[in-house]
Amino acid sequence: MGTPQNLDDLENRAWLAHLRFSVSLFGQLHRELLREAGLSLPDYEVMEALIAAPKDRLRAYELGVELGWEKSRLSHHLKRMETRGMVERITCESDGRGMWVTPTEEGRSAFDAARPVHAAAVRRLFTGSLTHAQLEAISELTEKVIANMPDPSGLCDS
Amino acid sequence: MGTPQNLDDLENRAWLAHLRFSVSLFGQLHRELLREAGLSLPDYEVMEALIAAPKDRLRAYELGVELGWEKSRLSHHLKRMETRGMVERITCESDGRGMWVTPTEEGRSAFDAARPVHAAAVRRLFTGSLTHAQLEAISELTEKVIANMPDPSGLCDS
DNA sequence: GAAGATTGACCGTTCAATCTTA
DNA sequence: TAAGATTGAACGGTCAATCTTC
Repeated sequence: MGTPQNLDDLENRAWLAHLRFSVSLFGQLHRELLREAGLSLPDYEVMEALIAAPKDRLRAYELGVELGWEKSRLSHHLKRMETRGMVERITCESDGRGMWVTPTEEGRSAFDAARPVHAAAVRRLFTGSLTHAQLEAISELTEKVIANMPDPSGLCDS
Repeated sequence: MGTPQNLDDLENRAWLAHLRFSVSLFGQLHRELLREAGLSLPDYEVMEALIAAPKDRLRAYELGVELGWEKSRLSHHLKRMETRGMVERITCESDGRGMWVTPTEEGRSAFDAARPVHAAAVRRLFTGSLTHAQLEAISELTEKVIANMPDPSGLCDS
């Protein structure tokens, strides 16, 4: 496993592959979504979480936990999305501190347009290159790594 | 492989695992490097490429190709790093348009401090969770995906 | 015209401080 | 005091336009 100071060749190979892959994947996906549907990648993640929720709405802090985002990041982002007419923030009656977040009709339309673009891009840039068995293998390994990560600090669920 | 419109469960699982993993990994690594050595993750990548180069220097466009960065991103970042005394930009004699980039003594010290932090974090957050065989497997699969990616546009090598 | 590089405007993200309500 | 959320400053990154030199 190399010295404490340096990664060995195999560790470095895995790290570099992950780095290069992620930069390309997220970058291209972001650009395509923006060009084809007017949603950025962060916008898409927000809309996806909202649409998947029981009544198409979530408390802001629930959304933060769901996405693994910091409070301030979420707040800034929701403000921008509200300005662009993609989501609404509604004061919560049962908890005076809270906010409900829900998509507008315009936001829903943008998400409907973005969904096939997203699926096609993920498939073209990632999953389409691997067989069923290989997809299962890479999912298992990645999930194993995630399970061993220490809990991050500074996030909504900490 | 699901419909053209939607990712199937297995594709979605692989995509989500990659997304969650990357966000955690890059986020934590960035914070640790900054806290322990005063270098951001992008700073670290720049220094690593420079130190690995023949005479500890690269032409700006070579650095861009190496990192897969856009020209403007590179230019902005080098300006910030120069302001903080981490690198120097030196006019190129043989090509009046060109710039050499090289680390300062202070930059080299910061990188020396950052290197063990980087190695420890990558190992703790990623490679340390996998066996030798698993690391090889995930590297191979990731490299396969990268090889199948269409060439990105807007980068330094395009 | 193309290559190497820079700039300014704008969006995205983090950090620390703050505000309000529970 | 803690939880939910917001704010402003500063840094990071993208896009389109620009400038100089080849």
